[in-house]
Amino acid sequence: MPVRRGSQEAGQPAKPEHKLHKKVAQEIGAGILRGDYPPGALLPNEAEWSRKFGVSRTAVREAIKTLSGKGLLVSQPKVGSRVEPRARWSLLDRDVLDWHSAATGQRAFLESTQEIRQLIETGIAALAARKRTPEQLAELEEALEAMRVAPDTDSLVEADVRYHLALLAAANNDLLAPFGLIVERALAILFAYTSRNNPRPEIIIPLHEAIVDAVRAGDSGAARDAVVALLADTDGVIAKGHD
Amino acid sequence: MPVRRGSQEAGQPAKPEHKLHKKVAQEIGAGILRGDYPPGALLPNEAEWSRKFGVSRTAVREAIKTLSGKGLLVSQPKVGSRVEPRARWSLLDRDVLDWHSAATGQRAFLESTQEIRQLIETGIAALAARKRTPEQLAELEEALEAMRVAPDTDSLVEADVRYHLALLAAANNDLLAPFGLIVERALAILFAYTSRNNPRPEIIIPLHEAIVDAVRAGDSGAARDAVVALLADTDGVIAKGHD
DNA sequence: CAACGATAATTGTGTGATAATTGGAAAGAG
DNA sequence: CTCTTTCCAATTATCACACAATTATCGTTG
Repeated sequence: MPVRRGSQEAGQPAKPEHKLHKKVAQEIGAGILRGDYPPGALLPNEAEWSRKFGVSRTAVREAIKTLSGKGLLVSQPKVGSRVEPRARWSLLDRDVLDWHSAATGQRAFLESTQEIRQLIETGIAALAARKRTPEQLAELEEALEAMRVAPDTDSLVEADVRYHLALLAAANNDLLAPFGLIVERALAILFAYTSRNNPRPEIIIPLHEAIVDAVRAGDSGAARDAVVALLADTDGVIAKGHD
Repeated sequence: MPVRRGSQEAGQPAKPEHKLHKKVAQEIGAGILRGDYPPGALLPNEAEWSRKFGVSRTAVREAIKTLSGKGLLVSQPKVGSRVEPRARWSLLDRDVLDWHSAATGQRAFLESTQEIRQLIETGIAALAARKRTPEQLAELEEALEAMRVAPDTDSLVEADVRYHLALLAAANNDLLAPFGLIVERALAILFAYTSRNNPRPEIIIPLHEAIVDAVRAGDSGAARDAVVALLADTDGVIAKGHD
């Protein structure tokens, strides 16, 4: 019976967002990262999600499959879906990292990422100095130039992200790619966090230049030092941040 | 006695894997990592997978949602599912990393992981020396003791993995957790790779002890150096490996 | 030739039914 | 009373089918 049913007839018409299952996954995933459902907890069953979100069980199931693929939960017949221990979560997944950063305070997230960047980005720069191709160096220089001529803050941030991703690519190691997510997220939050401060291009551009110079010269030690200097400045910005 | 019914009646008893959609995801995901479907390529449509695997379209769709969640592909009505560029893949996802390591040669994968371990695990040890709790130190010591008394190679490998995960946990940074996957996988492959060599516990245990000593003393510099020494030995093993 | 509109291929969502799995209740044995 | 076995029921897993939404493709027309 083709009854006209009311998925979204009873509410905001301003939500023509497709990908229902994606929205459902978003809701549930963010809830898990937020701690609404701690590891080991049993989630509501599919029928209940279905009622709660006003979508079919199909959409709920596809959302749950997505989350299960990210290691956030496991499903079992008769028992339901249970949240997995944090160690199983794919934190370096784009969605999961977004939910994580939203659930953590900005300040805490930035401190956490700075620690990682000091571990990894120094090594990345050293690798890049040794293994970069001419094309990768050109990419890096181009991103730096874009930072120099950026007319506004948004352009600067975009070029900055591109710069760090180019550095990452120049390290020529596939397994490092996921760390790019951290840099993207960290820079985005950092600039939002310090938006009332000026972007201080006159400070950060020379710091970025020093890295490029070292990479160009193939001096891995200098590249490492230059990244340390850049991150030290970033640490300072975070420490002075308003929170 | 309930009737034994034939999920696994044919062959290996070590395959109690049901989860049809998981098997389908496995097949498609491994194919993508293997390069059967390069980035940008259009995958067969859902109906075709359904026929090819002899499963319903529902199962195929759930598999595709899993892969889509891992960033391997995107789906669009009328066009189909397209493989995403490698940079979008969640390589530090358990499944994806497995497919990746299976598709890459053992030797190449080990060299890739060693590079990363030199970047990250040194930093992890340094962090652990500064931030470990007494409980985390105890975990680390316990894993080391298990390595000492391991009666066979399997036990040694298991304790070795536990040791490195304990070190990782002692660094006290959530975002580093996914890195544990690399260590797990690398050690498993490493020991398989060098199985005809003896495990040489008399060599590696002192190297592991040195790390614990430095972490216990809170000496981050010494911890870093000790990890460098351990990884240098591992490099040697890989270099001498039969390939 | 360019713009437009109809068509069709493909994924997205919904519905209902049945199978498989298994925790827990009920029944039975000692 | 305690332990074991049997059975029930809740929940996910899979299936089949229908229809909606999206949009590339191609033919039509001005």
